[in-house]
Amino acid sequence: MKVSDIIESFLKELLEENGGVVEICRNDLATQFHCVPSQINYVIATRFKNENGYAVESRRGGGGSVRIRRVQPAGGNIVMHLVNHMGDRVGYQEMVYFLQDLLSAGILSERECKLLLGALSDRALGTNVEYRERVRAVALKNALVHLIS
Amino acid sequence: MKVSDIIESFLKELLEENGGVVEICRNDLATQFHCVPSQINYVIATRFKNENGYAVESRRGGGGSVRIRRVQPAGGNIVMHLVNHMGDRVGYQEMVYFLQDLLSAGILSERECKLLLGALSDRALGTNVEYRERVRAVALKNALVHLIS
DNA sequence: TATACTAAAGTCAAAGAAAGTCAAAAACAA
DNA sequence: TTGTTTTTGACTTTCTTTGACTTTAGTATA
Repeated sequence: MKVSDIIESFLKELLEENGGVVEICRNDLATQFHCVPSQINYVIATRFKNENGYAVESRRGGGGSVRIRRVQPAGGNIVMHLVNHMGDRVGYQEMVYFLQDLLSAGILSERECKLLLGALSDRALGTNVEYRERVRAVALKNALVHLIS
Repeated sequence: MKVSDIIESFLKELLEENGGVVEICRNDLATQFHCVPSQINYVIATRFKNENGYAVESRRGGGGSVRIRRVQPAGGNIVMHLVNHMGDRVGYQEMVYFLQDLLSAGILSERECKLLLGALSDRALGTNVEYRERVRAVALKNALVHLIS
């Protein structure tokens, strides 16, 4: 069994035990599994994606850490379905439709939709269309998974 | 937890208890938290900025002190004050402090903060620092303005 | 009064402590 | 062989801690 797999199942067990949240120190974990720190990033990048229902946050600098959250079963289904069908580029109109769906499903409030519409508008994300739509896709997924995690 | 975070929450608790004003002796506070006096300046500089809704005054010399006030912006519009004073580049941590303050001012809900934190995290906005911080600034302003209009 | 002394607070840059990035090398699978 | 996944490590970025030096204000003294 590969080290990455071992780290993955270790983290998932921890998540299980801790009700879906776990906070780690990247360097300590690397030491524990006799690997380089960046392997932890690899594991997170490949096994704890938004699409799989995980939200990851981190802080650098002294006392920094990485936190992984798993989506809550409640409300998770509809959102995860959307997240998984979103594709990796999302235009503004497409986002509007997604948010309307979430609004009418009672998952987002009107204010919450407004916030996202403002934050991820064309104007906010810059003039490069490709970049903009890719960022919008990643940002939207991340926002939604964060919400239900 | 970092010393800076501890000092931050200590001060914010004091502010809460004292109706929005607190006066401290920098050196005493440093002694109390076993740190160097200039760390107090660091905490104030990073967490009690004017944009965040705080005013800081101080007196040097014998009997000197530092006073921190939670300040109600002219016109009472905290959101517009923030929008107008936010720089055109915003780092992730800076955003965290903004959102914390909007949360405790009752302007944003916890869910709304989570959405924005997810949408505008480093992970979501890509690896180009300049792009990321500019987008974050515009997006935040946009989101907040959308909210109140 | 002018001058020195003392007791604050302020500034700034270096050192330290994390996490992140990226691409090459190695291992593995088809 | 050829393409994909994993492992590694050099380098970068972010945030915090520390300390030497500066500035300011009050107090005591010549």
